[in-house]
Amino acid sequence: MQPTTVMPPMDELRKVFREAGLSLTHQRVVLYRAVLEMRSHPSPEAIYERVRDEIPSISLGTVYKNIRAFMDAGLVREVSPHHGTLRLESNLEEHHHLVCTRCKAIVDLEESDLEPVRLRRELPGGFRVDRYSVEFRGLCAACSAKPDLS
Amino acid sequence: MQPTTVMPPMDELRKVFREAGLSLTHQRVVLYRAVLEMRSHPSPEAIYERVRDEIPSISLGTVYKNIRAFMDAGLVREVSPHHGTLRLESNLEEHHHLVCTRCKAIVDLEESDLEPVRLRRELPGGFRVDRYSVEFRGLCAACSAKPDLS
DNA sequence: TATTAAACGATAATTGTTATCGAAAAGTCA
DNA sequence: TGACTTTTCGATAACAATTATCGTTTAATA
Repeated sequence: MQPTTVMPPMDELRKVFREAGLSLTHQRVVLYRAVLEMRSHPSPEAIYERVRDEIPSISLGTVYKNIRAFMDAGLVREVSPHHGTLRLESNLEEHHHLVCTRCKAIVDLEESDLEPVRLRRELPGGFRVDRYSVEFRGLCAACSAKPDLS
Repeated sequence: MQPTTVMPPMDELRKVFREAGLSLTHQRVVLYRAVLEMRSHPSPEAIYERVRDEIPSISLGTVYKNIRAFMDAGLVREVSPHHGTLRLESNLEEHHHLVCTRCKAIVDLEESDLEPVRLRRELPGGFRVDRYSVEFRGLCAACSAKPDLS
């Protein structure tokens, strides 16, 4: 199991930040390295806790601002497209989702719309799967017609 | 395209609620029907807006309380297991997730751990897929060892 | 129909996140 | 390197989503 992300040396970091249009600050370097090292898909709070070991005076606001900057620059991604608010479904059958990352629309795909998903190896030790679903992300017809106003 | 959930008549609803241990109130009936009818995976706010047509005096708190009751009873589900807080990942390769619904841990599966996902039919009109990933939900080893204290 | 238990609406409290602003640090260029 | 401009930082206020509290109303039970 090799690391999926190798820790970049300082001069590489300088380049990454420059290309992302981010000026290079101590806080940013420490934050970025922390996120690369943490394999646990951390929350802002978890990153904050971790980074405080190195920069005790850092503020949670700075963590949020830089996370946002990293996401905007494509250096990191957020795991769930609908983390902001609870979304409910009453379809209790096995099914899959088509998610528009712009307008957050969610459309069901029936289980039979897909060939069954097949694992090539064992799952990591002891994990007990209840169910699985496939999430297709992209832009719905309406959103991909509109220009990107971000 | 047939409805995935058929609107239950009143006596059926009475049974559903009874089996779920939920007493039958007007608000609850209207809320439950609204969620079944809304195919859009609605947020609490969206349900609130919708239900206010029928019960203008309903409070948002009641919506939240009953959503929670429905979820606990297994009548509806929440779409994302990590909606409460932002979770980041720095692995920008295609990959999949193993998610523990108890402790919210997320573990990556490499793309090569799975046979490629294959669609059996066209996606609904005009949706443009950027990427997809498979989410396996269940309990991690640690959580499935512990008793359920809920 | 009286009694008891549960749910309701109003509102306060909490939590996760973004915005504001003066001070400090980084970028730029002579 | 030093002077100047721009960006970021930390502190704090504001905001949004969600949960808790509590007195009143409604449903369950018999």
